Amino acid sequence: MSRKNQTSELKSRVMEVALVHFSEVGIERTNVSDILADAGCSVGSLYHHFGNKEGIAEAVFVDGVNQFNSRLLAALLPRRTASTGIKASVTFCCEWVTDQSELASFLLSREVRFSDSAKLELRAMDRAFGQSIYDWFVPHVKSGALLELPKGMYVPLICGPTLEYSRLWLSGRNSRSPGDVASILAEAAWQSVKSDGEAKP
Amino acid sequence: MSRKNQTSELKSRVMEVALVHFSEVGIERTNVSDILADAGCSVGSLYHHFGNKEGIAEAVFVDGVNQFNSRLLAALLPRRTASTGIKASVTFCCEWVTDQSELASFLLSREVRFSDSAKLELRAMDRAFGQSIYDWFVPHVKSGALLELPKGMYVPLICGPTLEYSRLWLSGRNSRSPGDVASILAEAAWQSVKSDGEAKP
DNA sequence: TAAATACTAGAATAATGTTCTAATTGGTTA
DNA sequence: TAACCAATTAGAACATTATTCTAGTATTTA
Repeated sequence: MSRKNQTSELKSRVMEVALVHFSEVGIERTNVSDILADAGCSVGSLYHHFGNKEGIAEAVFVDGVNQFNSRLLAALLPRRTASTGIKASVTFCCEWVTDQSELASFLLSREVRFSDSAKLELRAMDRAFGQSIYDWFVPHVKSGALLELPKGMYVPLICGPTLEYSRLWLSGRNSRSPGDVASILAEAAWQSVKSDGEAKP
Repeated sequence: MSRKNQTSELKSRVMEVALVHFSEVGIERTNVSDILADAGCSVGSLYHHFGNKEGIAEAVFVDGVNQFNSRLLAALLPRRTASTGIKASVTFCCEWVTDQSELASFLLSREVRFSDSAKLELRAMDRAFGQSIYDWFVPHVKSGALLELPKGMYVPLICGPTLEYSRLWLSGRNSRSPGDVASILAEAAWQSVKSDGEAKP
């Protein structure tokens, strides 16, 4: 096998193993030595590739966010109406969390403290993602289907309840999975951003 | 000064100092020795009172949740209509986060890994809090003012967007504080749980 | 083939959370 | 008041564990 392949295989093996430990007991309580043993990796290699323990967590996080973002866009962008787009996004989100509960748990835990470089990378990803979302939204706001709101509010309004419900479910405090209640969450999200509701008092 | 007072003063000094460090760099990266120095506390005392570093974090967390819960109930319970109750809760939440951003940041970070005993304590608090909320809700659901939903869904629907927005603001990604957008969040929360909206398709 | 580069290895080190024993203090009881 | 006891304080010693460092090995490139 070529070195490139060998290396990237080692890296993903480490990340995979690390995710299991991180989501189980958190970053602080997982020992580097456990990751090394489970991934069959030497100290030197690990620090060569990831810098330090946080570096592993950052890599796993960035990877997870990238996967989530691209799949969400794939669910949203093809939709032609405001209502179907919003509901498809929320539904996708519920299914993703239910499906990939380990990764979701890690991403939602917000345990990672990012280095400056990781912050920059995430910020850039976030900006690009936000722009795609925004571009999809604009026509629906212009047409009057969606409320006109400050730019930073659509995501919290639409995803907030789902993410909060997911956190509760992941921590074992709700028995019904997000997938099970997706339709309720989707409908509620739609109600909160659709236009032509009752006028404010 | 009596020993009791001296002790409780030391404990709250430690917790205060610890919160500053925790919210700044996270639990893992704050050194016990820094807390000791800033609080003027010896190793022995600290471990006598808190058991270990996580114990400090747990104490700060439980304290914060208690404060938040009781104040939220004080904002909600006196309201007589569904609409004013929901909106008052959301508004309170926004103001609390804006006001106590350090504590809010710590509570929302979900960085703490609780010991079994802390889990029990939190679970009990949560149960009592949830029950009070639930008791307030029941009549409004019965009267048809609020949607009838699974028990665990009201909190995510009502608070989710606010908490999510707060996280974004606390991490510096939105310039307008939750307090500034409270009315939007309050209105959206109301729209998502009020009854007699459009029928589901 | 030679040189450079990327990677691996693991012993040694350093940082830091926690334990332990001894001393002290404040409150309680005889 | 004096003696005693429990709660608390102190900080040196310890243990754990992340990280560094030096040396060596493989792979690519010129």
